[in-house]
Amino acid sequence: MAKYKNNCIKDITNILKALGDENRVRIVMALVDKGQLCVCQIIELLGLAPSTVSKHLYILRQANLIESNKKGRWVYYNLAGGGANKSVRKVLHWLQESLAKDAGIREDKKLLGKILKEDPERLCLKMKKR
Amino acid sequence: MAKYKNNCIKDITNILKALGDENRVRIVMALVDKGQLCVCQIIELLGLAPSTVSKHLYILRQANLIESNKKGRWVYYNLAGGGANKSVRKVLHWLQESLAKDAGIREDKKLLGKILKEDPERLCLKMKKR
DNA sequence: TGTATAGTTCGTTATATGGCGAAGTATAAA
DNA sequence: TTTATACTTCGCCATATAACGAACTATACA
Repeated sequence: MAKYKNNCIKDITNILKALGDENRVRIVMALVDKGQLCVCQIIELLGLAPSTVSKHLYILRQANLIESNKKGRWVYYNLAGGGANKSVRKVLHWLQESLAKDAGIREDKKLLGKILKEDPERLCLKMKKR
Repeated sequence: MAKYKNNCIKDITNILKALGDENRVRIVMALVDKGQLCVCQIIELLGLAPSTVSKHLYILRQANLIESNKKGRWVYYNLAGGGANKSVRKVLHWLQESLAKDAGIREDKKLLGKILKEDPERLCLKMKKR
């Protein structure tokens, strides 16, 4: 399973680089809020091209901050769970605490509420039109 | 004094970007270890050009992670102290915890021990030769 | 089958970043 | 007041990164 070697500076800076981007932080905070989101919902939230969002998700995954699971045509992402190492869990907690009152993140939460109410089929079609 | 407004995502990503570089993390960890260092000692530790180190220090200072105070010709840097906001203090603590056992950081500590024993005058002359 | 859809990967472009040396600034020493 | 020293700022270059659209992959549905 997970390899429990010591954190090295490379891993740590990788985590920090992954989180050093506003859009990726928004993704992480959306997952903190909703637990799990499919890619098209994240695309809708950020208003970026699918390929761009996919790359952001890849970077977060490389840093072990998030995980994905595929269900049919949809891919769902969630925060790294119990398997995540201590540093990852702690930095996610730090982010959460630091941005709890952030105005932009609050707006994202509201927007996410609307997005989750929408029909997923229609949502993905909307994405297609970009 | 310090303005106590809410953290915004901009500030937070700024902190994360500042720490998303190995050399800057090494600087921070050196300051964790020794409390205070002058620029020429940091230059010696990293083995980079003075101008490069100066820029790294500037970036860390912009993110409110470190502070400087000038004494004569020498400029000393230390970690942001009591004036630092909660997020900064916490992320510094996280870094410290995450890298406590890192091999490279341990090497830096040893090297720093030697650097601090050296005559500061001679150290800065050595720097000049680069 | 074949066609549509949800994501990903690839190639390109514009901008950001890390590195350096040269020039500039401020303090100390001669 | 001149010279040296300890940094910093500036201008440059090479590489990294974020964004996009086009092409590709995998699954579902007709």
